[in-house]
Amino acid sequence: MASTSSGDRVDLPGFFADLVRCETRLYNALNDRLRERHGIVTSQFEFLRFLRDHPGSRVADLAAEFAIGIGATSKGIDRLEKQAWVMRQPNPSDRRSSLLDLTDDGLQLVEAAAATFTETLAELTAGALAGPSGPAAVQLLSELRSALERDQIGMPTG
Amino acid sequence: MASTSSGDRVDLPGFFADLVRCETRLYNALNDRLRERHGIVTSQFEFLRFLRDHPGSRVADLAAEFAIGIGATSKGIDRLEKQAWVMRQPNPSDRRSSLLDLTDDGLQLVEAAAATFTETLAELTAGALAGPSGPAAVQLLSELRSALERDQIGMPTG
DNA sequence: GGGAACTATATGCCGAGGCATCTAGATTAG
DNA sequence: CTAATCTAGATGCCTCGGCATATAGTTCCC
Repeated sequence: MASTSSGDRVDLPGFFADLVRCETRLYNALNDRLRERHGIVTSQFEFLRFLRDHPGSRVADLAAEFAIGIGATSKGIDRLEKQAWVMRQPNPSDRRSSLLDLTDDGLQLVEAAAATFTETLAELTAGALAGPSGPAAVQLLSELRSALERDQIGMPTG
Repeated sequence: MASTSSGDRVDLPGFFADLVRCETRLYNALNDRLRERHGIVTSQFEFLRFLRDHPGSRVADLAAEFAIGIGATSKGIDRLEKQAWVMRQPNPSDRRSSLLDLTDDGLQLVEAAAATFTETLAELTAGALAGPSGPAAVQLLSELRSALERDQIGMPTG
């Protein structure tokens, strides 16, 4: 079913379809595993991991990273805060915003979930990325991402 | 910001992050363009295109293709039918299901939208996929997709 | 051929994100 | 300094998808 690129002209719609289908299935499978083992879903894991790696971020920083709306991000943080995995701290240099940090529980959770995440991903993509063209493909996706971010492509309004 | 794979060991979490970020931003950007020019969003375009290429499909066929729930698919078709772009026809060999087909309006719409879609995608991914490793990366994503589909990874319940 | 078990999908409820709006706080012009 | 403007993010409304359930039709088995 997946598109097969023949020759050296790239079939863009086929590429996009493959991209979206891979993303959907991996996301679904990771959701199942993370929910079952840690009671969170992948989007929450990504929030938590970002805050582990970027402590003191603001809501807007998360929204920019994930290219989702500010409102959605604010609500997502509400939910993590309600579970006591994240804390909003007053921002001394701008009282409109808060600085976000993991609690100790949040840190423990993200470390455990990260193990599940990486392990599951390895299972699921084992064959496909192991081949010789794996690293090149990974590199290319990284460049595409950088280009989209540089040009501010696909940022939502809210 | 995007992960950079160094050496030949692949950074799987980084790869996944890049994959999801590319998908999100491309999807958002395509949504904007398709909505503005044709009054549909990308998910609707994908439904319509699938039905153009696979006339007489059933709801379950769409759900399997897109790895989304049957319920969501049924509701998505409801909306397309309400716009008179798709018709449910009785399935002579199984009266529980319907066969889905584009109307003439639906066919016209999908052809016009396909032009916008491909053109926009070309703009957005121009640089990144044009390089020498482009085709290999496209090929690899296609293989990953095939593997996920073969193993039925990430199929939702409903 | 008449249940029992299975299947396709339609539907209802719920959680989550987009977008518009609101408010408090920050910045700028004069 | 103070009014006008701008910005961060919290909130409400709406749509959409997941999941559970309901219903109608099909298949199996005797």
